[in-house]
Amino acid sequence: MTEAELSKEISAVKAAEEPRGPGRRLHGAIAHKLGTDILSGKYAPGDVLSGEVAFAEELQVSRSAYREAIQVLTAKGLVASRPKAGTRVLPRDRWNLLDPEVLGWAFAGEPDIEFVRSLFELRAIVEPAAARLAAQRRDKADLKAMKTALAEMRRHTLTTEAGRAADRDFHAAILHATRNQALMVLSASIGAAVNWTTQFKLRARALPRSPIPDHTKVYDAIAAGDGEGAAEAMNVLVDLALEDTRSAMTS
Amino acid sequence: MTEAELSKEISAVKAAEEPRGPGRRLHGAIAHKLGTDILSGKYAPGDVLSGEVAFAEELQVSRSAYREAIQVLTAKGLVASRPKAGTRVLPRDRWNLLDPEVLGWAFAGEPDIEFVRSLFELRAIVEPAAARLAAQRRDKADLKAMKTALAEMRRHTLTTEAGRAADRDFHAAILHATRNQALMVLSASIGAAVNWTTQFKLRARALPRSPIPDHTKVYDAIAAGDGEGAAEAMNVLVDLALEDTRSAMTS
DNA sequence: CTCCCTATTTACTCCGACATATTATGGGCG
DNA sequence: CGCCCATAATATGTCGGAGTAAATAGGGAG
Repeated sequence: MTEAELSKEISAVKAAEEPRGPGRRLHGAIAHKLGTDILSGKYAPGDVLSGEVAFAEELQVSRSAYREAIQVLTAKGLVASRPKAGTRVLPRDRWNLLDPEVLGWAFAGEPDIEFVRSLFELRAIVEPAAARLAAQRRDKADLKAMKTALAEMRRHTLTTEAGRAADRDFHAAILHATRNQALMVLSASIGAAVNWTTQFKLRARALPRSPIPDHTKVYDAIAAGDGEGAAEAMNVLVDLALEDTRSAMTS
Repeated sequence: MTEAELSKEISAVKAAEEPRGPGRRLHGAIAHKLGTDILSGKYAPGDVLSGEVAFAEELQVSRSAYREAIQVLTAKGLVASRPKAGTRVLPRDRWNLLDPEVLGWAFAGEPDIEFVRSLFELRAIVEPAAARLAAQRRDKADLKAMKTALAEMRRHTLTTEAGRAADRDFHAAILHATRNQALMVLSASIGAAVNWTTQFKLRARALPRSPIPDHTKVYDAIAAGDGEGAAEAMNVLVDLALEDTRSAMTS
């Protein structure tokens, strides 16, 4: 990679800076590049990344920045470094595939169809169960949050950013009502990644989005304390999203 | 390297008399110390870790080693650093609670009861669904792997390390049969953490372990291709484990 | 042919300096 | 008197070099 490419990558990162998000630094950009390269298969498991000095020279960055990037990848289980042996890409089953950043890297390039299917399958397992728990444990504040999110979704459609934000709020309210931290973390990252690709694919092909799924049924079941009904209604929602993506990918 | 060795290494560093520190993965030891401190609540969300130089001096390590440790924590969503603003602990919902290392840190000290309950709940959701998928997709190699693991479990009991290894093999074989990478990663880390604490609690209180759960029913259902049966049998297993832990923790 | 020892390669750690970004402060202007 | 902008202070980010430890490879001795 040339220095021009790198600085372009950096400025691109700076442009996408979020208000509360972690401002990406140089080592962040390097980690992003190496992460996407690994996830895309450019470096296969078992490959050794040429030594520190060589790579740092090639990328025109100091060893410090390169090393800090390697620490990030190591923390996510993508690589492991040993003296003399170099830093090698670990086998896929060691990767932290549920890490939000790793998910982002996986979807940065051409996402593996099988992996996307895996995520949807996991979502289809988790989300209905979350709705069932939410129906059993929600309080008035949770219901109020869902209600306002629903109203927002009706005003805007899912084709606008405001509408999608309301959709995220709705699902986040359900997760919060489960009182389950692990479920919240998992579902939030999966949902974000899945929605991201779905949206990307749909926008790229300009597909007419299927009619707004009936989130109201989910809300009604949760409000009524009907766990089974909530799970079923949520199952329908997930299946709809799956259909959207499947039609967008297989065509 | 065991946890005891790590913390010993840390304390050796903190009380260091000689400037020439130990040579084994110093930043990893620092990350472990800071990680457990954060997970245990010693540093609350919003707290700012006193500056790089101050902390590096306090721990008697160089800025580089401290910074690389911070990169690891940043990669796991525990902290965020900004120039002039310092490094502060992020709110809990930003933490990567499903990261194996973070789970280890959470269970290193006094694990939060509510969090353990969350993990068991998630496990009760995921594992039966995994058994159902395994029943639909397993091939002969999967069944063979499960069979040998079952035989090993019968020879040794769950009180021996060999027996527990066979138990892990059995569950790993089921996960592999699902052909779902995301499920494999998730369930593997949760299972490891949960089994770890369960084992720890049981050993500490010298509780007589309940009779070996009937893994055979799960195997039979999977071999027969009976998804519902496999899910139900696995549900029984998870409930049994939950009972063991509940009785160990509430007493 | 086997085993041990040396030597090289590579990652790990430390250091001191400079660059950059953000916040705080103080002065100028309306 | 109050608001706004420029400047300074401070902590993180980046850099390159030096020295240490460890693991593999190669050569020598038995």
